[in-house]
Amino acid sequence: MAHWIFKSEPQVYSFAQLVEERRTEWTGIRNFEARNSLRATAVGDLGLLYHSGEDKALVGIVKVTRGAQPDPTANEGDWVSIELEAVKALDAPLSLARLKADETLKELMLVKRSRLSVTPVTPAQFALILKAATTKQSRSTTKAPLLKPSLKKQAVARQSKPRSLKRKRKTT
DNA sequence: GCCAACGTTGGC
DNA sequence: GCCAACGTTGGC
Repeated sequence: MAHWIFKSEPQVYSFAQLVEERRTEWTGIRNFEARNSLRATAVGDLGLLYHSGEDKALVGIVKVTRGAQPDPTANEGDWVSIELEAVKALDAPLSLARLKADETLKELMLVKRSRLSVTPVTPAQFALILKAATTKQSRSTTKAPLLKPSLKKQAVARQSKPRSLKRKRKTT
C-alpha cells in the first residue's frame, strides 16, 4: 500500500470539513508532479492531511476511496482528481516543527518541497508518523480540541461558498 | 512583511 | 529553446 500527504489550507478546506462531509472529491491540482502522484494512488491507500498556513501540522488520516479520473473542475488540460475519505483525526496534530526535528521525518517530501500539494510518504515514515501522533506524550494533550473553535466556525461558514479548493489550487 | 522556492509566461 | 521577469505559495 502506498501512502500520501495531501496539503490544504485549513481556511480553505479543513480536516474537520472532511469529517463532516465524510468524503470529498480532491480537485484542483494543477501541478504535474502532484498530478502524477494522484495518478499513482490506488483505492485503499492511506494518507494524511496537512494543514498549511496557520496550523502547519498533520491533522488527520485519510483514505483513497476512488482513483484518478478527469478533474471535473478543469476546463482544459490533462488533470485528474481522486476521492478521499476521512478516517480519523490524529490524537495530536504533528507539527511541522516536530517533523523537522525528526531525522527520518525531516526527509519527507512535504518538508523539503513544501509547495507540492500531493507528496508520497514511505511506509517507514507513515508508521513513524502514526506512532508519533499517538504516543502517551501526545495523549496528554488529547483533551485539547483538534481544531480551534474559530477554525470550526470558519469551516461551517465556508460551506455556503463553492469549494474554493479549486481556486486555491489553481496554480499549485 | 519578507524571503526562498519554484512554476509560468512572454520576448527574443 | 532560452531565460528574464513575474506570480504564487509557504514558512519564518
